[in-house]
Amino acid sequence: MAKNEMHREWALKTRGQEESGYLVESVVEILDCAALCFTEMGFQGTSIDDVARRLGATKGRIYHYFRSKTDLFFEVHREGMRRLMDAVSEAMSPDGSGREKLMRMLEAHALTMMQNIAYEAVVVQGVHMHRLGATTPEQRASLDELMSIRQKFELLFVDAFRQGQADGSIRPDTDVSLAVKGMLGAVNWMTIWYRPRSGESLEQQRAMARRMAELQIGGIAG
Amino acid sequence: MAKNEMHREWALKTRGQEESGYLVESVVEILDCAALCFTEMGFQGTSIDDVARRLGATKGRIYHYFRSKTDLFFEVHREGMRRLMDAVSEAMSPDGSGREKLMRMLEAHALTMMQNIAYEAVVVQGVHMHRLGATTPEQRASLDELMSIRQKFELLFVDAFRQGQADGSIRPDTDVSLAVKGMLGAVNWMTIWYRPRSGESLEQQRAMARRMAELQIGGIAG
DNA sequence: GTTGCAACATACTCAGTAGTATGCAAACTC
DNA sequence: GAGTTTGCATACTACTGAGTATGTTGCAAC
Repeated sequence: MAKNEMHREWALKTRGQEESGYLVESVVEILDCAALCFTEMGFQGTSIDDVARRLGATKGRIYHYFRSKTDLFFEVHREGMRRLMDAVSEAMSPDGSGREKLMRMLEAHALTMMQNIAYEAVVVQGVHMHRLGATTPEQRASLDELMSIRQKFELLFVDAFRQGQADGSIRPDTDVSLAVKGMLGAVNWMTIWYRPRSGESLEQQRAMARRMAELQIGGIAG
Repeated sequence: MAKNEMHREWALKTRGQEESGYLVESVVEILDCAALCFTEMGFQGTSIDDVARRLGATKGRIYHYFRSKTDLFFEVHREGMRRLMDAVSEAMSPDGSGREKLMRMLEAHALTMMQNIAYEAVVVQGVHMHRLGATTPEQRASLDELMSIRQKFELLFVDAFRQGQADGSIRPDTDVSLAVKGMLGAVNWMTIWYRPRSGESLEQQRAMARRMAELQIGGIAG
């Protein structure tokens, strides 16, 4: 197996085809540490040696699985997007009005952010990097792929919004794109200020995610 | 005058005491270019030579006015915060209900972001950097100062929010901190997706800022 | 039991970059 | 108009950090 395909292989496995359990572990550890480093120090601020040190290993281990630092960043980003997509897709069951559906999606989004802060902070950073110089053609290709996924993600919310406008549960006079960007912004911003408090229960997290979603849907007027 | 005080001197001047018009110009140019570079490539991704190249000059010019790259970044950040503070403070006139006041503040915030994208994107980055390793003690001190200003800034919104709860214009049952963080997140996120379209009129900008504020205050329910 | 390969570690290269030391023309001072 | 300072440019240093080349060890297959 070509080393640059090793992680992609792993990604496919975790989607439910096979199990290996050893190679996988090592790659997941690298991704976890990388996510933490990128979150705390940014892409440019993180050196491969930083990630290796956090792993208790050396560069060799990382370059054995990933072709470049950019590649590593992209894989973290991809994994973060996958978790987001999975959570939001699951919340998209067609029960209730468009507004209720949108609310469930927002809540799922927020909760996923809270439970995967490191990965999702990298996702947010990646959006930042969009304009940035991803110099090599392959990097540009990877980035374009990720941005295309991100675009689809945003479209899910736009669609739910429109559905809500159609069924009358959402005000029809609103700029859909602006509204969605605002809502997603509020949730994405959580990567900045939210950090799980030790001993925080799942119920507390759910409650916060729900309140955040409610605020975006219902506003604050008394 | 010590070179490290030169820009601070300039900052004081612009607050309305004196005019110089020559030295000032050069420093402002540097800050403008630095803001653009930091916005496009991030703090770590920007080299002093990048900024100099954009200026059509060399490092010498930059290091003549700023002691370090970090210093330069902080001054851009400081200027961005100043513009934000000025705009929001002006919108804080005590007319109307707390909700109306909060709405005006949000609108002013959004409009300032749109009209100073480069500087405000740096401000947002700076918030990111908070956890990051600002290694030297003086850098840490500068960063702490900026974060303290940022804290005050957020408090302005919290106060208006509470005032609105007191006068009944805002729902009393809401977690103030969460609500404010959500609203500010929605507006801050504009640094990611908003770029002025050529030929965009001031009125169009105002309209967008107002709609963004309305969405955060009134929600989307139909 | 040895051949082969996976999974790393070690040791190195080399380009980029923050910061400094110095040069130098023009402006300002007296 | 001689000296001093300002406002930069040029030339250099010292170091970091991405990527590579080359071990080394253990397991697996035959």
